[in-house]
Amino acid sequence: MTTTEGQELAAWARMLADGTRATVCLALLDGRAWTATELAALAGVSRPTISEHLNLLVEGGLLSEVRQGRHRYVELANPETAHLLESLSALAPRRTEVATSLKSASRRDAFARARTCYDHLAGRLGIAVIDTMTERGLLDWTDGLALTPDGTRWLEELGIAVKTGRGRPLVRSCLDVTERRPHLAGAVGSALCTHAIDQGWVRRIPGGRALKVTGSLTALGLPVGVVRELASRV
Amino acid sequence: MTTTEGQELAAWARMLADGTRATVCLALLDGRAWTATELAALAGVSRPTISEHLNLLVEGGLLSEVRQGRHRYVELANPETAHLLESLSALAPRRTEVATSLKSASRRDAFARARTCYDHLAGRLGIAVIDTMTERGLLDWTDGLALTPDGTRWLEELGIAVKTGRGRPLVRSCLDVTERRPHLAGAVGSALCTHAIDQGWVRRIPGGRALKVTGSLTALGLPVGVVRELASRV
DNA sequence: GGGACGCTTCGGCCCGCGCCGAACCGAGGG
DNA sequence: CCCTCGGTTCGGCGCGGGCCGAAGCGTCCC
Repeated sequence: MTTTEGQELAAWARMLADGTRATVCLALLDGRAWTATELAALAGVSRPTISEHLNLLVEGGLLSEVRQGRHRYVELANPETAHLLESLSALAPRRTEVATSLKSASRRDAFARARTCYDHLAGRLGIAVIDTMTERGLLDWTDGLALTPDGTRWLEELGIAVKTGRGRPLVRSCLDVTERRPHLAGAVGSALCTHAIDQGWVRRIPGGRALKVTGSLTALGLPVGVVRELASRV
Repeated sequence: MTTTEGQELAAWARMLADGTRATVCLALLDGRAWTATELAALAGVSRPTISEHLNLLVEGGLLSEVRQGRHRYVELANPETAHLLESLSALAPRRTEVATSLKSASRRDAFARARTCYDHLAGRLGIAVIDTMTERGLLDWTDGLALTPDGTRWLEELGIAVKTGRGRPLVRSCLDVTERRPHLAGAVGSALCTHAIDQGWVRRIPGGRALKVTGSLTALGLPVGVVRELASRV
């Protein structure tokens, strides 16, 4: 019966069908774990309310949680979910943004320039990374996306340890929402992003997923001109 | 403000957050246009009810409609929506199907064997098509998926006219839900499917998206053994 | 023109659920 | 041990929305 399948899909969609829960999920797209109170403040609801929403999302398998002392940390359950959310937020009717303030314009600019997409790099920065790696023969597109032996060596030289999870692909292409071109995801994409943040090559801009690019990002081997453009002030 | 973005996502999800509407959308994944009354019967609700649901879905941009005389035909608005729905239905919590009847088991088998995915071929049949075309040099994966000159010639020889729409890619890979591997979508995938049905190489099995494969499918150039397996009775 | 038919509009019912404040619980910290 | 603080449970409120039957409207066909 096709109707039960419909009920399942509806049950899943219902998790996102509330403004508060959708806001929470989008915030979690930054790939970090948030506490309940942080999310309550972000979404503008009381703590009891957010608590029940989180129960629902965890129960439904969208989020996973870690309890530490008196804190409850939640994050997206898995990369597949993150990927789907990213696609959804791209397709959801992006109303024509008129009457935009200067502040929101510069925020959007920073977002398009460099940001995280769940746990990897995106925006023009993400595109620059995947293009440079392809040109240098570190990635191979012949039969789907693959990391070449040169690519493995390159990661070792940079001292980047790649955590390969159960069944997670080493490299994966992920459609960039602003660039409409694929950027690098998967275990390598995640490791690169973590490394870049740890080394201070990029810094998170508080309040969103946007990143600030610093000049030392050239350590990744990106063309100097590109890094300069990405790091320039608005 | 990230909250408005959340509201938009929620508004979108709300369209699918009802069992009746979700059932309708999944039925429409067969790529055909349905009338309001057909959908009312399928979903098990009254005609007034389905009418309002369709208004909502059309208004929301998920469905498009064509009025013909006293009939109202609706179909999925575009291939992107179909693709997203396919991904969603794959990720939505597929409860472990225990205690399954013989009838539902054979239905699932037919579904996995050969079916439509929106407007193209899927299941083991879809995989056989994309594999065969790749082996014969009709498709090229070097830089994303592309149709080779040989591929164009092959389509002409078969007498298959490909309708290239505004901005629709000629070929596109689409992840197969049962096979977990990409099959062929895009304008060519659509044309192939239409042609195969028109020629009677495959037939729709009423009540779902599953297809019945006939021996004459060898006209597509698939290995005889594969066609025999796909066409064999259960 | 008249009847059949596909669809829509209207009114009304009722359930689900998102929200909050108040109270409660348990982990830390001095 | 008591206070603070993050989180949860409970009771209750109000609204949104999914459903139907009855009635209405336009199209098609005889």
